[in-house]
Amino acid sequence: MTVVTRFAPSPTGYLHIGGARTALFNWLFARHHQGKFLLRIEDTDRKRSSQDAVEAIYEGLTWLELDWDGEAVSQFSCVDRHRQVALSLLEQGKAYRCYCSKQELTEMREAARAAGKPWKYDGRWRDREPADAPDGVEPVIRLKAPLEGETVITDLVQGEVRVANETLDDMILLRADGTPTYMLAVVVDDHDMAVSHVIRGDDHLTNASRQYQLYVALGWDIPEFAHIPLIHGPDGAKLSKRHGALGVDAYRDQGFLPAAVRNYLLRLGWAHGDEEIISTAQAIEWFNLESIGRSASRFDITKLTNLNGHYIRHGDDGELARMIAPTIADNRGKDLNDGEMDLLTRAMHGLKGRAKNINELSDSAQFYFNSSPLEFTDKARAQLDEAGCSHLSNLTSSLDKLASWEAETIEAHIRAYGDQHDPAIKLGKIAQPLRAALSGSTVSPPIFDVMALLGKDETLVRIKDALNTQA
RNA sequence: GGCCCCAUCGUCUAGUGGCCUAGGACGCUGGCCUUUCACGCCGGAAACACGGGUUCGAACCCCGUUGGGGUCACCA
Repeated sequence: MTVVTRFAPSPTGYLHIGGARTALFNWLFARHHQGKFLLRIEDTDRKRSSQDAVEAIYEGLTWLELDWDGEAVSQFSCVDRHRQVALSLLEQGKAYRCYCSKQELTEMREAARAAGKPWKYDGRWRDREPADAPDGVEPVIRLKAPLEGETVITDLVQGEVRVANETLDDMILLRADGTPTYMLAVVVDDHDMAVSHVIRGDDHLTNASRQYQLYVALGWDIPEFAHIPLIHGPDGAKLSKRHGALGVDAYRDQGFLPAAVRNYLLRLGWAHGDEEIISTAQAIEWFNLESIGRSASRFDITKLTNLNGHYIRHGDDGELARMIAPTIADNRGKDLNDGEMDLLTRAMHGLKGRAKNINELSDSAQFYFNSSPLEFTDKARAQLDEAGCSHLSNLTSSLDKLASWEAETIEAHIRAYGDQHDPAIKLGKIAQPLRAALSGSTVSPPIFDVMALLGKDETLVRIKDALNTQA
């Protein structure tokens, strides 16, 4: 049997981090089994669906590099099929028309609540003659669900889940306006799309029992279910907008790398021994449903940040440079030419170990491309005091005469200058003013590397400009 | 409230009856490295919710309690 999974978000908002993990797990499982990973947009509720949200879902998945097989399916495009299925159930006597109005239902619900009783549709139209139908009420079609017995689902993550059938009511299949409900649509589509494993959030667990009964009524094979625990916010409740958990695009904007997000999401609820850093190839090889935990986990941005730092530190210099080049060009108002692109790439080595996200990386690279005189931070200016400037001016002429402009020779030269000036001097006394003059700040990659990268001319220009600014 | 699910350091987790005086990671923290900041390295504090069973033996199995969560729409 080929494995077919699907990610079926409703386009009512952006792709949330929880949805992203569901998509990841489905994708991983399909790829592990060399099966298919399908995408279906659950847009049967026309009022709540929007094309913007559909686009956001595509973009989010694309950014996460989770590719789906074939075209994304719009559930709404299958309405005729859904309706036909509902009608066939009606013909077979496995479903019936219910003429309760929405208002009637609301009243029943409120009465039940007032009486402190659990609410459940009482099936009053289950066996009633259509002739009794009141005028002016368009009926809904409900499933004639079993009244007794037990529905048992063997969930691949949660294990055996038993629900007494008497607690399940006759769910609506077709609304009064003839459109299918989610319950009908998922079952029909999952069947038609030959989905073998339904991997989705735990919040669907109670739906599974009802859907099970629909499969039975239809005489269809029941797919495997795997309900994965939800992701909670720091307060322990289901992650939602109020936790500030926006779309995955927000994480992109905050400078997170898709690989880091995937790695983090994978480890949230799934583990392979003590492995923490897991490449996507490795994840595909290792991923399984059995190792998914059964309890909910909290979203921890700090750990994601740490992982992101790891992926940046180990990232490819060229790729990182390409990622931040547009921002740097924007900030200085001019695109980077080939030489500058090369400089940026070579600068990555010293920069990437210091950044936790892409935005920090581009901020930290910016100084290489700002034109002198630089703007100085307060701390940098403090380094350019009398003593600092005196070292800088002493250095300018001798630096100019250096035959070779490599980090090592520059360092040797400056250390020699320091020893000569004062054998007890700390290198920092000279390095910090240099750093301030060259980068505008007190934090940068090793300063001799910076000088080498900047080149002799630019280095001397920046030092002189710094001296002039302070004069 | 009914139904359902869950329960190991603050957080993510390893652990499937003896290998556990419970391991890893993030965070916190002491130190080392060091031209700054990071990285890296070494060390530390920090958990089996509680109560009963079962067993020679329980973090692991069973029951209960407590706590947390999910779900109860002509939304998905």
